[in-house]
Amino acid sequence: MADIFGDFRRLVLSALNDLAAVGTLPRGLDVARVAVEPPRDPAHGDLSTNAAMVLAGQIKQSPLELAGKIAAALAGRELETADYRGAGFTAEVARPGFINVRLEPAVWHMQLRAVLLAGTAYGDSEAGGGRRVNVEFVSANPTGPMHVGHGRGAVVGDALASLLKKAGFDVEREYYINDAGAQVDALARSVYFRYCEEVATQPESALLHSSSVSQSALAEPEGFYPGEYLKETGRRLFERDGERWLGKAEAVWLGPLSEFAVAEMMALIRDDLAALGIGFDRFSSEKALVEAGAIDKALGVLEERGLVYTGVLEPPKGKLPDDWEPRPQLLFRATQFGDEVDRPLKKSDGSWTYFAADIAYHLDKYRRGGGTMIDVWGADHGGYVKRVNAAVLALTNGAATLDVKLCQLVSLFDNGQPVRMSKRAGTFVTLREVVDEVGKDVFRFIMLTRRNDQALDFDFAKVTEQSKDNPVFYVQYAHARACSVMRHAAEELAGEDLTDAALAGANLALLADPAELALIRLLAGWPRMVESAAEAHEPHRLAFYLQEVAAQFHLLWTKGRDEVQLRFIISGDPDLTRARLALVRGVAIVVASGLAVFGVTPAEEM
RNA sequence: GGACCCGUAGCUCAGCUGGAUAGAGCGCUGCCCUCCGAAGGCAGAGGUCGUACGUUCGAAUCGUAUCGGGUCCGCCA
Repeated sequence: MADIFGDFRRLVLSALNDLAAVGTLPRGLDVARVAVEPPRDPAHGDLSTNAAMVLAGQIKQSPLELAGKIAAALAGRELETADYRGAGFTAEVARPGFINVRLEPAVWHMQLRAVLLAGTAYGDSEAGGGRRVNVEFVSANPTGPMHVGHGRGAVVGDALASLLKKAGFDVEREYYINDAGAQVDALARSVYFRYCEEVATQPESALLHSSSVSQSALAEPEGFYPGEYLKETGRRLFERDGERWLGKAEAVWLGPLSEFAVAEMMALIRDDLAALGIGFDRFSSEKALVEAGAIDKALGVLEERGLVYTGVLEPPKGKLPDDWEPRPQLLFRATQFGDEVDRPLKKSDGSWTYFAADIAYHLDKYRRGGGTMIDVWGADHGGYVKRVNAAVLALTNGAATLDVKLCQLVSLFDNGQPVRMSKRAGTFVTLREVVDEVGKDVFRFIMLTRRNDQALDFDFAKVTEQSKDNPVFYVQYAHARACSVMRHAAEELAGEDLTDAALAGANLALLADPAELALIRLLAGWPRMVESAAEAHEPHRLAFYLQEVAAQFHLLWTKGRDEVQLRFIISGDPDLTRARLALVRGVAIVVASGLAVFGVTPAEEM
C-alpha cells in the first residue's frame, strides 16, 4: 500500500544502516522513535525526520552535526517502492536537528494514482500483522433497553474494532452477558409481577377468584425494574405459557423466568444494536461460564501462585458506610500488581463476587487466543480498571495486555437546553429514541468526535443542523459534493471512461497548484493516520482527520470560484479536467474509506 | 478521605505518544454570490497550554505537589 511516510522512513533506516556499516555510527542504536512526518509548517518541506535528534542523545553527538551526516547519506538514494520509483528529493538540515525533505511533485502525483487504484482499501495496513485482538464492548446488563451511554460505548467499540481490522489485526467483537447474579433474579421477579398483572386483565383468570394469589403476586418485588418495556415481556410470557406460573412458588419459576427474561432483554438489545448497524462475533454468557466451573479453574491458577488468601480488609478511608464491620473474606492479592487494596472474591454469604466471575472471563478470553484484549466500559466502572488489570497480569504472567477504554458521560441537550432524565419520572431517553430521531450515521459520527475519556454533549438541534459547526454534515457534504461533480462530468463528458482505473492514468502532473498538492499530501497521510490511531486505540482521531480533508476540499473548490467552481474542475482542457476529476475522486475515496471505519454511509447527495 | 478522568483562544474541542512560530470550528471585525452546490470560502484580532517546582539540548505532552470541575468508592453489578 502506498505510504510515502512509511517508505521514506525505511529509506532513512537504510541510510542509518549504511552509516553504521562504515563506522560513522555505532551498531545497535534504538531507532524505534525515528519518525518521518509531515512538518507542521509546509514551508519546511514535504517530509521531516527527527532521526538525528533521537540518535544524538544515544551517541553523545551534536544533533545538527549528525543530521548533516544522515542528510549526506540520504543524498543520491532513490525511493524504492514501485509507487515512487525514480522520484527525486532533496534533504536539508534545519535548526535543532531536523532533516527536512522536499519531494518532486511527481511523488504526490504517484501517490494520488495509488489512491485511485486502491479504492476504499486505501489505508489498509499490514501493521497488525494478523495478530489477534479481542474487543469487548457494550456488555450492557440484560435488564432493559440500551441508553445513550451504552450507545457511546457501542460505537466506540465497533469503530475501534473496524479500525484495528483496517490496520491489519485479526479482530473479534465480543459481548459479555451478565446473566448471572442478583440483578437477573430481580429482573425475573419484575417480569413475574408484570405477568401477573397481565393475567389479571384476563376475564377468566384464576387470579380473579383467589384473593391470596392476587395479594402476593401484585406486590412490587424488591429491586423492581419499573420500566414499561417489561409489561410487554410479561404479556409475551403469558402468551407463551398461559397461567402456568400463577400461584407457584418462586423457587419453581425463578429459573425458567430468568432465562426467558434474559433472552427477551437480549433480543431488545440486539435490536437496539442493529439500529446502529452493530453486530458481534461472539456473545459470552457469565452464567454459562460460572456453570462450567470457570471460576474455580481461574482461581486455581491464582492459588497456585499464592495470590489468594482469606483475610480482613482495612476499612475504607473517609466516611464509613453505616453498617461497616470487619469480615474475613476470600481475597485476591491485587496489591502485588499495582492495585491499592486486595480485592474480595467471595461475598460474606459465600457466593462469588462479580469480580471473581470477571477474572474467569478474562482468563477465558485470553485462552481463546486474545493476547491483546480491549474492554470498552462506562466511566462509572473506572474504579474497577486496576483490579481487572491486576488480575490479567496475575493470570497470564504478563503475557496478555488489557486496555480498558472508559467512555465518559453523554449529556443530552436540545438547543442548548439540557434534556432532563429520570428513570423514576419516566423521562428516561433510550438509545433507540435518539437513533430514530437523528439517524444512525449522525449518532455514530458524533460519538466519535470526542476522545472517549472526554465528556460529550449531544445536542439534538446541533447534530442535525446543516452547517459547518456540524462535523457530520461537513464531512458528508464534501463527499456529496465530490459525487455531484462526478455526476456532472458523466453528463458532460458522455462516452469518456471516468472510472477510477481510467482516471488513474490521467496526466496528474497537471495538478501543480499548491492547494491541489496540499490536498494530495493530506490524502497521502491517510495510511499513517490509520496506523497511529489503531496503535493508540483512538478512533476519534479519524474524525478530525476527515474534517480536515473536507475543509481542504471545500477550500480548493472555492479557490476555483474565480473561474466558477464546477468549470474549474470540468474545464475546456480535457487533460486538466481528467487530472482534477482524479483528485476529486481521491477525496471521495479517502472520505468513504474513513466513514467506512466509522460505520457511516457516505452521502452521495444531500 | 481515597481512586480514576478532565483543566489549551470568549465558547466547544484537537494537538499524531518529548520537537520547529500551540491549531480547528463557533462567536467577533472586514471581504467574496447575474449563473453552474454561498449548505461554502478568504483575511484579521484573540493564548503566561489551571498554578508551582522538577527531569533535558527541548515540555501543552513526562514526574512531584497544589487548585478547580466530573465520575466512582468494602461483600452492587
